[in-house]
Amino acid sequence: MASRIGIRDVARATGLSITTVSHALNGKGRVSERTRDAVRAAAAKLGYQPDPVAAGLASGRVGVLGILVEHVGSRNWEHTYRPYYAAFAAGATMLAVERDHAVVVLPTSLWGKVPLDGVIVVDPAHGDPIMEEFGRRGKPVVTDGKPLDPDFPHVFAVDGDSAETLHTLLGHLRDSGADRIALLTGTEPDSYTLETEKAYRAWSDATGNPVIIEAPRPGESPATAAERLLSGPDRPDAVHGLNETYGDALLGAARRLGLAIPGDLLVTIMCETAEDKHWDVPLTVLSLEAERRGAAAAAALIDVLHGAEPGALSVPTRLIIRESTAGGLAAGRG
Amino acid sequence: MASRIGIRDVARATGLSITTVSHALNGKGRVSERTRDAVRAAAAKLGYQPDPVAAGLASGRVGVLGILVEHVGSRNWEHTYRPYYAAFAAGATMLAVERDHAVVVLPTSLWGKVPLDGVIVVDPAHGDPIMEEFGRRGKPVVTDGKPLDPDFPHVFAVDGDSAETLHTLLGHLRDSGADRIALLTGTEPDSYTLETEKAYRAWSDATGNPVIIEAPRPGESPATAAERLLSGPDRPDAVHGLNETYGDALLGAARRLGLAIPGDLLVTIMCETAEDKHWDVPLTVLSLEAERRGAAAAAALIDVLHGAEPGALSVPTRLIIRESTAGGLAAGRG
DNA sequence: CACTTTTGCAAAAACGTTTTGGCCACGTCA
DNA sequence: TGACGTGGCCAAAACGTTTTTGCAAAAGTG
Repeated sequence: MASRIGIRDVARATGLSITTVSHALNGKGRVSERTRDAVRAAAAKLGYQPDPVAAGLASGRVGVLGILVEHVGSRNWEHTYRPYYAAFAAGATMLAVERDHAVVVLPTSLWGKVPLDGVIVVDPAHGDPIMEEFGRRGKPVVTDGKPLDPDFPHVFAVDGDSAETLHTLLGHLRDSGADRIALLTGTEPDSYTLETEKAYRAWSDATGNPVIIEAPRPGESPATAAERLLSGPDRPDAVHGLNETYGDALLGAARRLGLAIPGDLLVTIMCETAEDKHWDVPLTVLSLEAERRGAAAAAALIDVLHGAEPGALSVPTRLIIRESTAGGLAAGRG
Repeated sequence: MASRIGIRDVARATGLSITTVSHALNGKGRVSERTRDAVRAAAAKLGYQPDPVAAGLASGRVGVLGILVEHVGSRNWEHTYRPYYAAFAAGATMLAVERDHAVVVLPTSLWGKVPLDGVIVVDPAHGDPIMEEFGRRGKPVVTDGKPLDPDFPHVFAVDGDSAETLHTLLGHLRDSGADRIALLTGTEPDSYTLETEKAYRAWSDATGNPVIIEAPRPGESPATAAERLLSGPDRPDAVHGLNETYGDALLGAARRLGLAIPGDLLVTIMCETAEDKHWDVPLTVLSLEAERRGAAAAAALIDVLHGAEPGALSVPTRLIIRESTAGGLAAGRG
């Protein structure tokens, strides 16, 4: 019955113009303190809240950031991307909320249909039309991952140093006594997989470590691949797995083959959920710090929206050394 | 330079009015097929996409649903609410996207500031002002959990049958040989905790099971509470834990006390992440089906927005029987 | 006292769509 | 032939704010 209360109602109630009401409530124009209080009181009494859509149209800002996820629905989204992405989104959301912005998760099918001030693209593809389109609309974009080729002035990127940290990790394995360090990787040619492989090869070339790369063959499970990797005569004495899935696979295979961790085999993985997971053996992990990256991306986006230069765009990767490598290999292995 | 392309530009390019362009693109008014095609072609060539905010203001719909989370930041959000909530949000998001809606996650501080068509309230409090406020704005609300006292015509609720299923679960424990079935519960008086306790008491009264309820005392950890529960002379032979945290606590305590599961003790919990977790023993779980509830809530909300009656509002709770109870107790205990 | 500057407020112009109401031309039917 | 529907289009009115511009009156300045 009582239809929606608008700014007009507040204006009428106070005997002022809607201009003054808007100014008073937003702290914008020149309004006397007396008047401001009166407006606030009236607005409170009437239960007035500005319509966000109308305010958005007029001001050009709706207070919503989008997170665009590329890989949703791809074959191994569930195990490979989702943990990283969920942590990233959580970090972005929490920071955004602190700074009075909401976050909406978007599949590619929906951008453009939803009111947004700017967008975070999680695994940006080269030549993605969204970059140009958002540029045309004057809306900033932050990507999670390396910057893209056409150097748009409104596109910023947060990034880490996963290659360097992977080198540190491999060095740690070598220091712990391993001299046949393998990589158990995935089958999708996404950017993180490729980068990891590249960094592994580079480090191996530089240090004389034999290059042992295993991956599931078509139709094969990670568990089978892990078992193959660990059952040869010249089996590796340390393995880095690309993600949680391969962590499970490696632990299972080691158990079945009677290999003790870390006595017979060192195991490490890349993983964002180290704290939540209950592994048989606490695993040494390489964390991309997804949550912090999400927060950094959101912070950068909000900075740009406020006309400031974006703050820290680099989030260091973190190495968490735990039981699966901490003790080092048992001495004197054959 | 080339400023944003608006509907006017399309109108100018085709020599038509903006009315006709709008009608043609939205399939609304009476427009000849020739004209419609011409408009579509011009729009595509110019790369025109309607501004979602302006469209939202004019049409009253922005294609965004909110999920309002009450408990964020409360003391045991992380372990108790987050798993349930994350699954709920994922389910809601996926369904919403299928039906061309985005989902935005909101803390209570932000509702009203964000453009929304409707909202899902996850653990509704009695007398929450949001119900009334959204009603005043003509926006529908769906709650996850039992309906609220004032019967608003625009408020719908999805619900389950957790009490019934808990009874089934307790029956299963008894059938597996347990005759001292305990409940390890939490300290927060939220609705799920209270309901679980009530259902447990009711079942115990009805079946003659002794009422054994344990909970962490102030400042105490779940692990300690579990250990106390399991170490008395008249210890229970089966325990139902309120959530994942208590699952961890029970398994740890059992291990320390040398109790075999399920040989000496049956363990069950309420849990939404049964598939992801790696327990020492696969646990029999009561799942509230958070993901499906999220989907049901989103579907109902979208139905109402389209002027239809909401579809299925009830999502059955699911009982997943696994190793921690499947074998039954070892015969001839104490 | 003549003058600028500041203060407090309001009228009106955006913002970019969707929607409403209407106009005209062209048939159809009695 | 006149009344009446109907298909195709358009002008203008929403939608509910924010922002720009303007204009008196009050306050400061020499």
